[in-house]
Amino acid sequence: MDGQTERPARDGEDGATRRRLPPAERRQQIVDEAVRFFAEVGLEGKTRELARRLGVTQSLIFNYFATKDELIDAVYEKVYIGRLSPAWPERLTDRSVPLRDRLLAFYSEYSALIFEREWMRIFMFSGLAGASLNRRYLEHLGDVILLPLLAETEALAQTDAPPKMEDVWNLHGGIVYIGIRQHIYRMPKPAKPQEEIARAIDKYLLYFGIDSEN
Amino acid sequence: MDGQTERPARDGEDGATRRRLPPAERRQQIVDEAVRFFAEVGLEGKTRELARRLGVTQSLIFNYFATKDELIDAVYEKVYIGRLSPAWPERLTDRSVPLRDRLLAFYSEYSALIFEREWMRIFMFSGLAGASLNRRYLEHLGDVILLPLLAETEALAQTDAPPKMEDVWNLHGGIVYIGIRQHIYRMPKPAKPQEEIARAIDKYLLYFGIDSEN
DNA sequence: AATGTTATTGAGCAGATGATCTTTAAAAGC
DNA sequence: GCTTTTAAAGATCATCTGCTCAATAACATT
Repeated sequence: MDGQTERPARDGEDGATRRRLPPAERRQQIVDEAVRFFAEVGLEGKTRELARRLGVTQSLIFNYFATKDELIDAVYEKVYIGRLSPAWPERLTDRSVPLRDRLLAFYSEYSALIFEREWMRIFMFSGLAGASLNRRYLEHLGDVILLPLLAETEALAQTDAPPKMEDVWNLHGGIVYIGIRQHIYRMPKPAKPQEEIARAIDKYLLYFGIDSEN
Repeated sequence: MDGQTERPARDGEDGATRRRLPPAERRQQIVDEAVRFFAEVGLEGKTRELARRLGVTQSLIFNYFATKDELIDAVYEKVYIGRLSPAWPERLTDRSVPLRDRLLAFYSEYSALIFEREWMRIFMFSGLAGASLNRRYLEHLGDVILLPLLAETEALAQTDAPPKMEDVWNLHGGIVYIGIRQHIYRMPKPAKPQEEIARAIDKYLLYFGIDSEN
């Protein structure tokens, strides 16, 4: 009768739900909930409240993480990891594809990854806290995405005034700001974010006289 | 000898510097330091640390503010107030001036007001905390600045596709992002922010085929 | 079914934290 | 110079918070 569906499943009640998970699984469960929790309330969220949400004692958390900082590092790692795919630099510089299409593809995929409440908020919290991972991420983004993007723009620009790194940051910032409005300020989500991204890209390309066929 | 320059001025030492200010003055001194303090460490900064920075006992703070939340409200008020001058809506819609000039004037003045570490960070902290003042500010900004800006753009746009509110937000976001990079992420300040703002505005106007004379 | 392993609990500690209240002393009035 | 007023300090409280550790009980092995 209860071969697979173990445990009385007495939900809502505390303490009775389930116990004794394999350590790796429990650890992951804690990190997953911590991501949600800290994203919501900030990195100063209390471990007791996190334990309550997990339906677990507070001391259990310290069985898996020596300190709260260590837990926060695990949260950072989980959230930051894989956010910048290593395939993009190459795809962004593939000149057999029109730049507009490359930009559309990149920001379509990238926005799907970052327009996510948990990422947006933890990124902002960690940025405000001056976390080194945050700085490294932005440096990496600049080096590996935006700088190549500048080079691609330069190669195609029809204007006498050359594109500058600030122009790329402006394009990037205008797009990221969509997510900031939605997840940090909790303003309503635009009806068609992809369309707004496309318009931002077209504004950028038009400014440098780059045709959509190039 | 010490007619005006009262007090031994034994600086650096604690407790001896000065005492018994007029209440209004002391209150303001506390709020001023609290703005700096909370902007730096976040709204969860401890009252004891704030008191230490003020060279004053912690209990004194509670002589002027019943609760910490009340102090934070005072900080919000001080920081949010006067950030959106009531003169702008009128100036932004003055069609005797070219739209480009109006935009340049607005964002020149506005950026001078908001590209300020204290404002930027407290705005972000309060936004993350879901403070109602933050939401109201953004609503107000939308109604009183961006919406009129949309109307002005519509009136001059030469394109068949009409300008959308999202375009104005994109312009705004791209500019604000300069300040976010600088003060939230602590990245280096652009060499000439005003120039970058001008370029952002020109990208915007060009996209709608609006000439700089109009 | 009995046993051993160890994930989880429960009780608790030391220091921090917002807030209170009594005491002290700086400045104003006389 | 003495008194009065009240800003500020000092001591302290109740609760919270990260963290520890010994006791318990869930699951695997036999």
